[in-house]
Amino acid sequence: MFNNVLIAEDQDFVNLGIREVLQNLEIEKITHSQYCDEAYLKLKRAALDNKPFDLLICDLNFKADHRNEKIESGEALASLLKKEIPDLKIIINTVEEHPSIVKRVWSSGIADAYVIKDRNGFKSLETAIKKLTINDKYLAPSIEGILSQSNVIELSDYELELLKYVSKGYSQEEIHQVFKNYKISPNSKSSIEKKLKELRELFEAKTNPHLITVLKDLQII
Amino acid sequence: MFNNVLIAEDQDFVNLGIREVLQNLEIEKITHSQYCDEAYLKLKRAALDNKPFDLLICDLNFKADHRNEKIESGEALASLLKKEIPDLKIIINTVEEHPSIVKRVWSSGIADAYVIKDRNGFKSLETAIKKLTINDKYLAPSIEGILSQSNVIELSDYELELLKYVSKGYSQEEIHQVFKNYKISPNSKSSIEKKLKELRELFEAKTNPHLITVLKDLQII
DNA sequence: CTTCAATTTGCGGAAAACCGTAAGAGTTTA
DNA sequence: TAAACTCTTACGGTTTTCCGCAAATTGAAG
Repeated sequence: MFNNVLIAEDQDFVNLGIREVLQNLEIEKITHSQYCDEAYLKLKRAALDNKPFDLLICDLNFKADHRNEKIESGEALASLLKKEIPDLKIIINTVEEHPSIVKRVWSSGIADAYVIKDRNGFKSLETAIKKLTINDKYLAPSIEGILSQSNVIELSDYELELLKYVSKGYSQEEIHQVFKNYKISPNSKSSIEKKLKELRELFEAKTNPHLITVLKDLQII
Repeated sequence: MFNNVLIAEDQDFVNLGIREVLQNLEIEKITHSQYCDEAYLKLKRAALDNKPFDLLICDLNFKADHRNEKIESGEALASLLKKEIPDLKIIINTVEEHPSIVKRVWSSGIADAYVIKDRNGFKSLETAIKKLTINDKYLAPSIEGILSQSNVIELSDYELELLKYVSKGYSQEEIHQVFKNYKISPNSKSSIEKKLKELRELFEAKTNPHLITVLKDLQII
Protein backbone atom coordinates (compact mmCIF):
# COMPACT_ATOMS: atom_id res chain seq x y z
CA MET A 1 0.00 0.00 0.00
CA PHE A 2 1.09 3.55 -0.59
CA ASN A 3 2.02 5.69 2.34
CA ASN A 4 3.24 8.95 0.93
CA VAL A 5 0.70 10.53 -1.36
CA LEU A 6 0.47 13.90 -3.04
CA ILE A 7 -2.83 15.33 -4.17
CA ALA A 8 -2.70 17.89 -6.95
CA GLU A 9 -6.17 19.38 -7.10
CA ASP A 10 -7.31 22.98 -7.13
CA GLN A 11 -10.81 22.73 -5.67
CA ASP A 12 -10.46 22.48 -1.94
CA PHE A 13 -13.74 20.64 -1.47
CA VAL A 14 -12.44 17.85 -3.64
CA ASN A 15 -9.14 17.96 -1.84
CA LEU A 16 -10.91 17.28 1.41
CA GLY A 17 -12.90 14.48 -0.14
CA ILE A 18 -9.84 12.76 -1.53
CA ARG A 19 -8.07 13.14 1.77
CA GLU A 20 -10.89 11.25 3.40
CA VAL A 21 -10.57 8.39 0.92
CA LEU A 22 -6.90 8.13 1.75
CA GLN A 23 -7.47 8.25 5.48
CA ASN A 24 -10.00 5.48 5.05
CA LEU A 25 -7.28 3.40 3.47
CA GLU A 26 -5.01 4.21 6.39
CA ILE A 27 -2.52 6.10 4.32
CA GLU A 28 -0.49 8.20 6.67
CA LYS A 29 1.32 10.92 4.83
CA ILE A 30 -0.97 13.00 2.73
CA THR A 31 0.16 16.24 1.16
CA HIS A 32 -1.75 18.43 -1.20
CA SER A 33 -1.08 21.19 -3.61
CA GLN A 34 -3.51 23.49 -5.37
CA TYR A 35 -1.08 24.41 -8.14
CA CYS A 36 0.76 22.31 -10.69
CA ASP A 37 4.07 24.10 -10.35
CA GLU A 38 4.00 23.70 -6.60
CA ALA A 39 3.11 20.03 -6.90
CA TYR A 40 6.01 19.55 -9.29
CA LEU A 41 8.47 21.19 -6.92
CA LYS A 42 7.26 19.18 -3.97
CA LEU A 43 7.61 15.94 -5.88
CA LYS A 44 11.08 16.76 -7.16
CA ARG A 45 12.26 17.96 -3.79
CA ALA A 46 10.96 14.86 -2.06
CA ALA A 47 12.73 12.67 -4.60
CA LEU A 48 15.99 14.52 -4.09
CA ASP A 49 15.64 14.24 -0.33
CA ASN A 50 15.21 10.52 -0.73
CA LYS A 51 11.73 10.66 0.72
CA PRO A 52 9.88 10.31 -2.55
CA PHE A 53 6.15 10.32 -2.90
CA ASP A 54 4.90 7.00 -4.15
CA LEU A 55 1.56 8.18 -5.51
CA LEU A 56 0.26 11.30 -7.19
CA ILE A 57 -3.47 11.91 -7.49
CA CYS A 58 -3.89 14.57 -10.05
CA ASP A 59 -6.72 16.60 -11.54
CA LEU A 60 -6.55 17.55 -15.22
CA ASN A 61 -7.98 21.06 -15.27
CA PHE A 62 -6.60 23.75 -13.03
CA LYS A 63 -8.26 27.09 -12.97
CA ALA A 64 -6.05 29.98 -13.98
CA ASP A 65 -5.11 32.38 -11.25
CA HIS A 66 -3.14 35.51 -10.46
CA ARG A 67 -0.10 33.26 -10.25
CA ASN A 68 1.16 32.46 -13.66
CA GLU A 69 2.03 28.86 -13.71
CA LYS A 70 4.48 27.24 -16.06
CA ILE A 71 2.68 23.94 -15.86
CA GLU A 72 -0.90 24.68 -16.66
CA SER A 73 -2.59 21.31 -16.65
CA GLY A 74 -2.49 17.98 -14.93
CA GLU A 75 -1.66 16.41 -18.23
CA ALA A 76 1.50 18.48 -18.59
CA LEU A 77 2.41 17.79 -14.98
CA ALA A 78 1.94 14.05 -15.26
CA SER A 79 3.80 13.94 -18.54
CA LEU A 80 6.82 15.68 -17.03
CA LEU A 81 6.83 13.49 -13.96
CA LYS A 82 6.47 10.21 -15.79
CA LYS A 83 9.76 11.02 -17.50
CA GLU A 84 11.61 12.39 -14.53
CA ILE A 85 10.30 10.12 -11.76
CA PRO A 86 9.34 6.87 -13.50
CA ASP A 87 8.65 5.07 -10.22
CA LEU A 88 5.90 7.46 -9.24
CA LYS A 89 2.41 6.07 -9.74
CA ILE A 90 -0.04 8.57 -11.15
CA ILE A 91 -3.82 8.61 -10.88
CA ILE A 92 -5.71 11.06 -13.03
CA ASN A 93 -8.81 12.13 -11.11
CA THR A 94 -10.97 14.36 -13.24
CA VAL A 95 -14.41 15.18 -14.56
CA GLU A 96 -13.07 15.06 -18.09
CA GLU A 97 -14.86 12.46 -20.19
CA HIS A 98 -14.42 13.73 -23.74
CA PRO A 99 -13.28 10.77 -25.80
CA SER A 100 -10.51 12.63 -27.55
CA ILE A 101 -9.01 13.89 -24.31
CA VAL A 102 -9.41 10.62 -22.44
CA LYS A 103 -7.89 8.80 -25.35
CA ARG A 104 -4.96 11.16 -25.64
CA VAL A 105 -4.16 11.05 -21.95
CA TRP A 106 -4.60 7.32 -21.56
CA SER A 107 -2.75 6.26 -24.67
CA SER A 108 0.14 8.56 -23.84
CA GLY A 109 0.83 6.27 -20.89
CA ILE A 110 1.42 9.09 -18.42
CA ALA A 111 -1.23 7.73 -16.07
CA ASP A 112 -1.54 4.44 -14.20
CA ALA A 113 -5.21 5.03 -13.50
CA TYR A 114 -7.92 7.28 -14.85
CA VAL A 115 -10.81 7.99 -12.51
CA ILE A 116 -13.91 10.09 -13.07
CA LYS A 117 -15.01 12.48 -10.36
CA ASP A 118 -18.68 11.72 -10.43
CA ARG A 119 -21.34 10.39 -8.09
CA ASN A 120 -19.16 7.40 -7.29
CA GLY A 121 -15.82 9.15 -7.32
CA PHE A 122 -15.09 7.98 -3.81
CA LYS A 123 -15.49 4.28 -4.57
CA SER A 124 -13.77 4.64 -7.90
CA LEU A 125 -10.70 6.25 -6.44
CA GLU A 126 -10.54 3.63 -3.72
CA THR A 127 -10.62 0.87 -6.29
CA ALA A 128 -7.96 2.58 -8.37
CA ILE A 129 -5.61 2.84 -5.42
CA LYS A 130 -6.11 -0.79 -4.51
CA LYS A 131 -5.45 -1.85 -8.09
CA LEU A 132 -2.26 0.19 -8.22
CA THR A 133 -0.93 -1.37 -5.06
CA ILE A 134 -0.92 -4.72 -6.81
CA ASN A 135 0.65 -3.08 -9.83
CA ASP A 136 -2.44 -3.15 -11.97
CA LYS A 137 -3.67 -0.27 -14.05
CA TYR A 138 -7.18 1.07 -13.62
CA LEU A 139 -9.59 2.74 -15.97
CA ALA A 140 -12.98 3.95 -14.75
CA PRO A 141 -15.74 1.72 -16.13
CA SER A 142 -17.66 4.62 -17.60
CA ILE A 143 -14.79 5.51 -19.90
CA GLU A 144 -13.66 1.99 -20.64
CA GLY A 145 -16.59 1.81 -23.00
CA ILE A 146 -15.72 5.09 -24.66
CA LEU A 147 -12.17 3.99 -25.37
CA SER A 148 -12.99 0.58 -26.74
CA GLN A 149 -15.43 1.85 -29.29
CA SER A 150 -13.49 2.92 -32.32
CA ASN A 151 -15.80 5.75 -33.22
CA VAL A 152 -13.35 8.13 -31.65
CA ILE A 153 -12.43 10.11 -34.69
CA GLU A 154 -8.74 10.93 -34.88
CA LEU A 155 -7.61 13.84 -36.98
CA SER A 156 -4.23 14.12 -38.64
CA ASP A 157 -1.84 16.98 -37.96
CA TYR A 158 -2.61 18.28 -41.42
CA GLU A 159 -6.32 18.34 -40.72
CA LEU A 160 -5.87 20.00 -37.37
CA GLU A 161 -3.62 22.62 -38.91
CA LEU A 162 -6.16 23.31 -41.62
CA LEU A 163 -8.95 23.63 -39.08
CA LYS A 164 -6.84 25.93 -36.97
CA TYR A 165 -6.55 28.38 -39.82
CA VAL A 166 -10.21 28.12 -40.68
CA SER A 167 -11.16 28.78 -37.08
CA LYS A 168 -8.82 31.76 -36.99
CA GLY A 169 -10.60 33.38 -39.89
CA TYR A 170 -8.31 32.63 -42.82
CA SER A 171 -9.97 32.34 -46.21
CA GLN A 172 -9.24 29.27 -48.30
CA GLU A 173 -7.11 31.46 -50.57
CA GLU A 174 -5.08 32.63 -47.56
CA ILE A 175 -4.65 29.11 -46.26
CA HIS A 176 -3.46 28.11 -49.71
CA GLN A 177 -0.78 30.82 -49.54
CA VAL A 178 0.27 30.00 -45.99
CA PHE A 179 0.55 26.29 -46.70
CA LYS A 180 2.59 26.99 -49.81
CA ASN A 181 4.98 29.17 -47.83
CA TYR A 182 5.28 26.67 -45.03
CA LYS A 183 5.62 23.88 -47.56
CA ILE A 184 2.67 22.07 -46.06
CA SER A 185 1.22 19.76 -48.63
CA PRO A 186 -1.28 19.43 -50.18
CA ASN A 187 -1.77 23.15 -50.50
CA SER A 188 -3.77 23.79 -53.64
CA LYS A 189 -7.05 25.57 -53.21
CA SER A 190 -8.69 22.54 -54.67
CA SER A 191 -7.24 20.16 -52.12
CA ILE A 192 -8.09 22.48 -49.27
CA GLU A 193 -11.66 22.66 -50.48
CA LYS A 194 -11.82 18.92 -50.80
CA LYS A 195 -10.38 18.26 -47.37
CA LEU A 196 -12.85 20.63 -45.78
CA LYS A 197 -15.70 18.93 -47.57
CA GLU A 198 -14.41 15.61 -46.27
CA LEU A 199 -14.31 16.92 -42.73
CA ARG A 200 -17.81 18.30 -43.01
CA GLU A 201 -19.03 14.91 -44.15
CA LEU A 202 -17.09 13.10 -41.46
CA PHE A 203 -18.68 15.19 -38.73
CA GLU A 204 -22.00 15.53 -40.49
CA ALA A 205 -21.75 19.28 -40.60
CA LYS A 206 -23.65 21.24 -43.19
CA THR A 207 -21.49 24.37 -43.19
CA ASN A 208 -18.09 25.46 -41.94
CA PRO A 209 -19.50 27.32 -38.94
CA HIS A 210 -21.39 24.14 -38.13
CA LEU A 211 -18.20 22.12 -38.42
CA ILE A 212 -16.41 24.45 -36.04
CA THR A 213 -19.25 24.15 -33.56
CA VAL A 214 -19.16 20.37 -33.65
CA LEU A 215 -15.39 20.24 -33.26
CA LYS A 216 -15.43 22.74 -30.43
CA ASP A 217 -18.09 20.74 -28.65
CA LEU A 218 -16.00 17.62 -29.05
CA GLN A 219 -13.03 19.67 -27.86
CA ILE A 220 -11.06 18.51 -30.85
CA ILE A 221 -10.04 22.08 -31.51
CA MET B 1 -27.46 29.61 12.70
CA PHE B 2 -28.91 26.90 10.53
CA ASN B 3 -29.26 23.44 11.90
CA ASN B 4 -31.03 21.42 9.26
CA VAL B 5 -29.23 21.57 5.97
CA LEU B 6 -29.63 19.73 2.70
CA ILE B 7 -26.80 19.39 0.22
CA ALA B 8 -27.75 18.79 -3.40
CA GLU B 9 -24.55 17.88 -5.18
CA ASP B 10 -23.72 14.99 -7.45
CA GLN B 11 -19.97 14.63 -6.98
CA ASP B 12 -19.40 12.75 -3.77
CA PHE B 13 -15.98 14.26 -3.14
CA VAL B 14 -17.55 17.68 -3.01
CA ASN B 15 -20.33 16.33 -0.86
CA LEU B 16 -17.81 15.25 1.69
CA GLY B 17 -16.04 18.58 1.54
CA ILE B 18 -19.21 20.54 2.11
CA ARG B 19 -20.18 18.26 4.94
CA GLU B 20 -16.93 19.15 6.62
CA VAL B 21 -17.61 22.86 6.32
CA LEU B 22 -20.96 22.34 7.98
CA GLN B 23 -19.55 20.22 10.75
CA ASN B 24 -16.99 22.93 11.34
CA LEU B 25 -19.84 25.35 11.88
CA GLU B 26 -21.42 22.89 14.29
CA ILE B 27 -24.45 22.31 12.19
CA GLU B 28 -26.04 19.12 13.38
CA LYS B 29 -28.44 17.77 10.85
CA ILE B 30 -26.83 17.35 7.46
CA THR B 31 -28.55 15.47 4.67
CA HIS B 32 -27.41 15.10 1.13
CA SER B 33 -28.78 14.11 -2.20
CA GLN B 34 -27.03 13.34 -5.44
CA TYR B 35 -30.10 13.94 -7.58
CA CYS B 36 -32.29 16.98 -8.02
CA ASP B 37 -35.57 15.07 -7.96
CA GLU B 38 -34.61 13.34 -4.76
CA ALA B 39 -33.54 16.60 -3.18
CA TYR B 40 -36.85 18.13 -4.14
CA LEU B 41 -38.82 15.29 -2.58
CA LYS B 42 -36.81 15.41 0.63
CA LEU B 43 -37.36 19.12 0.96
CA LYS B 44 -41.07 18.91 0.30
CA ARG B 45 -41.52 15.96 2.59
CA ALA B 46 -39.64 17.66 5.40
CA ALA B 47 -41.78 20.76 4.98
CA LEU B 48 -44.97 18.70 5.18
CA ASP B 49 -43.72 16.88 8.23
CA ASN B 50 -43.15 20.22 9.88
CA LYS B 51 -39.46 19.55 10.17
CA PRO B 52 -38.40 21.79 7.31
CA PHE B 53 -34.85 22.23 6.14
CA ASP B 54 -33.68 25.76 6.68
CA LEU B 55 -30.84 25.76 4.15
CA LEU B 56 -30.20 24.20 0.76
CA ILE B 57 -26.70 24.11 -0.68
CA CYS B 58 -27.07 23.35 -4.31
CA ASP B 59 -24.83 22.70 -7.29
CA LEU B 60 -25.93 23.94 -10.71
CA ASN B 61 -24.80 21.16 -13.02
CA PHE B 62 -25.83 17.60 -12.42
CA LYS B 63 -24.44 14.91 -14.63
CA ALA B 64 -27.03 12.89 -16.50
CA ASP B 65 -27.47 9.33 -15.41
CA HIS B 66 -29.42 6.18 -16.05
CA ARG B 67 -32.16 7.71 -13.92
CA ASN B 68 -34.13 10.16 -15.90
CA GLU B 69 -34.73 13.11 -13.76
CA LYS B 70 -37.52 15.59 -14.16
CA ILE B 71 -35.48 18.36 -12.60
CA GLU B 72 -32.23 18.45 -14.49
CA SER B 73 -30.34 21.36 -13.01
CA GLY B 74 -29.81 23.16 -9.77
CA GLU B 75 -31.24 26.24 -11.35
CA ALA B 76 -34.53 24.49 -12.04
CA LEU B 77 -34.55 23.00 -8.56
CA ALA B 78 -33.88 26.30 -6.84
CA SER B 79 -36.41 28.09 -8.97
CA LEU B 80 -39.13 25.60 -8.00
CA LEU B 81 -38.27 25.71 -4.33
CA LYS B 82 -38.10 29.48 -4.08
CA LYS B 83 -41.74 29.51 -5.12
CA GLU B 84 -42.95 26.61 -3.06
CA ILE B 85 -40.92 27.04 0.12
CA PRO B 86 -40.12 30.76 0.30
CA ASP B 87 -38.57 30.48 3.75
CA LEU B 88 -35.86 28.13 2.58
CA LYS B 89 -32.48 29.79 2.13
CA ILE B 90 -30.61 28.68 -0.96
CA ILE B 91 -26.90 28.77 -1.65
CA ILE B 92 -25.74 28.06 -5.17
CA ASN B 93 -22.37 26.32 -4.93
CA THR B 94 -20.94 25.80 -8.38
CA VAL B 95 -17.96 26.07 -10.70
CA GLU B 96 -20.07 28.02 -13.12
CA GLU B 97 -18.62 31.45 -13.82
CA HIS B 98 -19.95 32.29 -17.27
CA PRO B 99 -21.16 35.85 -16.96
CA SER B 100 -24.35 35.13 -18.79
CA ILE B 101 -25.26 32.22 -16.54
CA VAL B 102 -24.20 33.90 -13.31
CA LYS B 103 -26.12 36.95 -14.29
CA ARG B 104 -29.24 35.00 -15.16
CA VAL B 105 -29.21 32.96 -11.96
CA TRP B 106 -28.43 35.85 -9.68
CA SER B 107 -30.83 38.34 -11.15
CA SER B 108 -33.63 35.77 -11.08
CA GLY B 109 -33.48 35.97 -7.29
CA ILE B 110 -33.71 32.23 -6.74
CA ALA B 111 -30.51 32.21 -4.71
CA ASP B 112 -29.55 33.92 -1.47
CA ALA B 113 -25.87 33.28 -2.08
CA TYR B 114 -23.72 32.36 -5.05
CA VAL B 115 -20.45 30.66 -4.25
CA ILE B 116 -17.73 29.44 -6.58
CA LYS B 117 -16.22 26.00 -5.99
CA ASP B 118 -12.61 26.96 -6.51
CA ARG B 119 -9.39 26.96 -4.51
CA ASN B 120 -11.13 28.83 -1.71
CA GLY B 121 -14.49 27.16 -1.91
CA PHE B 122 -14.31 26.15 1.71
CA LYS B 123 -13.81 29.66 3.08
CA SER B 124 -16.28 31.08 0.60
CA LEU B 125 -19.02 28.73 1.59
CA GLU B 126 -18.37 29.38 5.26
CA THR B 127 -18.67 33.09 4.73
CA ALA B 128 -21.84 32.65 2.75
CA ILE B 129 -23.46 30.64 5.50
CA LYS B 130 -22.52 33.19 8.12
CA LYS B 131 -23.89 35.99 5.99
CA LEU B 132 -27.15 34.18 5.50
CA THR B 133 -27.63 33.62 9.21
CA ILE B 134 -27.79 37.37 9.66
CA ASN B 135 -30.12 37.57 6.69
CA ASP B 136 -27.59 39.02 4.32
CA LYS B 137 -27.09 37.90 0.77
CA TYR B 138 -23.68 36.79 -0.47
CA LEU B 139 -21.98 36.86 -3.81
CA ALA B 140 -18.52 35.38 -4.29
CA PRO B 141 -15.98 38.17 -4.76
CA SER B 142 -14.65 36.71 -7.99
CA ILE B 143 -18.01 37.07 -9.68
CA GLU B 144 -19.00 40.32 -8.04
CA GLY B 145 -16.55 41.91 -10.44
CA ILE B 146 -17.96 40.11 -13.41
CA LEU B 147 -21.47 41.24 -12.65
CA SER B 148 -20.67 44.86 -11.99
CA GLN B 149 -18.55 45.51 -15.02
CA SER B 150 -20.72 46.36 -17.93
CA ASN B 151 -18.16 45.30 -20.50
CA VAL B 152 -19.79 41.94 -20.49
CA ILE B 153 -20.91 41.91 -24.05
CA GLU B 154 -24.53 41.02 -23.78
CA LEU B 155 -26.20 39.55 -26.78
CA SER B 156 -29.89 39.91 -27.33
CA ASP B 157 -32.16 36.92 -27.61
CA TYR B 158 -32.43 37.69 -31.29
CA GLU B 159 -28.68 37.59 -31.75
CA LEU B 160 -28.32 34.38 -29.78
CA GLU B 161 -31.09 32.79 -31.79
CA LEU B 162 -29.44 33.83 -35.02
CA LEU B 163 -26.10 32.46 -33.89
CA LYS B 164 -27.72 29.25 -32.81
CA TYR B 165 -28.96 28.63 -36.31
CA VAL B 166 -25.65 29.60 -37.88
CA SER B 167 -23.80 27.24 -35.57
CA LYS B 168 -26.28 24.49 -36.40
CA GLY B 169 -25.49 24.74 -40.07
CA TYR B 170 -28.42 26.74 -41.42
CA SER B 171 -27.75 28.88 -44.46
CA GLN B 172 -28.77 32.52 -44.38
CA GLU B 173 -31.58 31.66 -46.75
CA GLU B 174 -32.80 28.94 -44.39
CA ILE B 175 -32.59 31.23 -41.39
CA HIS B 176 -34.59 33.78 -43.33
CA GLN B 177 -37.30 31.17 -43.87
CA VAL B 178 -37.31 29.92 -40.29
CA PHE B 179 -37.49 33.41 -38.84
CA LYS B 180 -40.33 34.28 -41.16
CA ASN B 181 -42.26 31.20 -40.07
CA TYR B 182 -41.62 31.84 -36.41
CA LYS B 183 -42.41 35.50 -36.92
CA ILE B 184 -39.03 36.50 -35.56
CA SER B 185 -38.16 39.93 -36.84
CA PRO B 186 -36.15 41.20 -38.59
CA ASN B 187 -36.06 38.27 -40.94
CA SER B 188 -35.05 39.53 -44.34
CA LYS B 189 -31.91 38.06 -45.81
CA SER B 190 -30.52 41.54 -45.84
CA SER B 191 -31.04 42.09 -42.14
CA ILE B 192 -29.61 38.71 -41.31
CA GLU B 193 -26.51 39.49 -43.33
CA LYS B 194 -26.18 42.84 -41.67
CA LYS B 195 -26.58 41.48 -38.17
CA LEU B 196 -23.95 38.85 -38.80
CA LYS B 197 -21.58 41.46 -40.13
CA GLU B 198 -22.22 43.50 -37.00
CA LEU B 199 -21.43 40.52 -34.80
CA ARG B 200 -18.25 39.79 -36.72
CA GLU B 201 -17.13 43.37 -36.20
CA LEU B 202 -18.11 43.34 -32.53
CA PHE B 203 -15.99 40.27 -31.88
CA GLU B 204 -13.33 41.16 -34.41
CA ALA B 205 -13.89 38.02 -36.42
CA LYS B 206 -12.98 37.84 -40.07
CA THR B 207 -15.28 35.01 -41.08
CA ASN B 208 -18.26 33.17 -39.67
CA PRO B 209 -16.23 30.14 -38.62
CA HIS B 210 -13.94 32.58 -36.84
CA LEU B 211 -16.90 34.19 -35.13
CA ILE B 212 -18.13 30.83 -33.91
CA THR B 213 -14.68 30.06 -32.55
CA VAL B 214 -14.50 33.33 -30.65
CA LEU B 215 -17.98 32.91 -29.21
CA LYS B 216 -17.32 29.33 -28.22
CA ASP B 217 -14.11 30.37 -26.51
CA LEU B 218 -15.96 33.09 -24.65
CA GLN B 219 -18.58 30.46 -23.90
CA ILE B 220 -21.27 32.79 -25.12
CA ILE B 221 -22.71 30.00 -27.21
C1' DC C 1 10.80 1.04 -67.28
C1' DT C 2 5.83 0.41 -67.49
C1' DT C 3 1.43 0.10 -65.49
C1' DC C 4 -1.94 1.07 -62.32
C1' DA C 5 -4.05 3.35 -58.56
C1' DA C 6 -4.37 7.02 -55.51
C1' DT C 7 -3.51 11.65 -54.60
C1' DT C 8 -3.11 16.27 -55.97
C1' DT C 9 -4.09 20.01 -58.91
C1' DG C 10 -6.52 23.17 -62.24
C1' DC C 11 -10.54 24.92 -63.96
C1' DG C 12 -15.36 26.32 -64.86
C1' DG C 13 -19.81 26.96 -63.37
C1' DA C 14 -23.27 27.17 -59.51
C1' DA C 15 -24.45 28.50 -54.93
C1' DA C 16 -23.80 31.10 -50.93
C1' DA C 17 -22.02 34.86 -48.56
C1' DC C 18 -20.68 39.61 -48.68
C1' DC C 19 -21.23 44.60 -49.31
C1' DG C 20 -22.95 49.07 -50.45
C1' DT C 21 -26.79 51.77 -51.80
C1' DA C 22 -31.29 53.19 -51.88
C1' DA C 23 -36.08 52.72 -51.05
C1' DG C 24 -39.70 51.73 -47.63
C1' DA C 25 -41.78 51.38 -42.92
C1' DG C 26 -42.25 52.81 -38.41
C1' DT C 27 -41.01 56.28 -34.47
C1' DT C 28 -39.87 60.30 -32.42
C1' DT C 29 -39.54 65.31 -32.20
C1' DA C 30 -40.69 69.84 -33.18
C1' DT D 1 -48.58 67.22 -39.68
C1' DA D 2 -44.09 67.48 -41.31
C1' DA D 3 -39.39 66.58 -40.75
C1' DA D 4 -35.75 63.81 -38.94
C1' DC D 5 -34.25 59.54 -37.61
C1' DT D 6 -33.86 54.64 -37.12
C1' DC D 7 -34.78 50.16 -38.45
C1' DT D 8 -35.87 47.02 -42.06
C1' DT D 9 -35.96 45.46 -46.67
C1' DA D 10 -34.86 45.02 -51.67
C1' DC D 11 -31.55 44.68 -55.14
C1' DG D 12 -27.25 44.45 -57.95
C1' DG D 13 -22.62 43.42 -58.19
C1' DT D 14 -18.48 41.26 -56.14
C1' DT D 15 -16.05 37.78 -53.62
C1' DT D 16 -15.76 33.42 -51.55
C1' DT D 17 -17.07 28.93 -51.18
C1' DC D 18 -18.73 24.76 -53.15
C1' DC D 19 -18.72 20.95 -56.42
C1' DG D 20 -17.61 17.92 -60.12
C1' DC D 21 -14.70 16.69 -63.85
C1' DA D 22 -10.46 15.88 -66.05
C1' DA D 23 -5.59 16.39 -66.35
C1' DA D 24 -1.27 15.97 -63.96
C1' DT D 25 1.63 14.06 -60.49
C1' DT D 26 3.18 10.77 -57.31
C1' DG D 27 4.30 6.34 -55.63
C1' DA D 28 4.10 1.51 -55.45
C1' DA D 29 4.01 -3.06 -57.88
C1' DG D 30 5.02 -5.84 -61.58
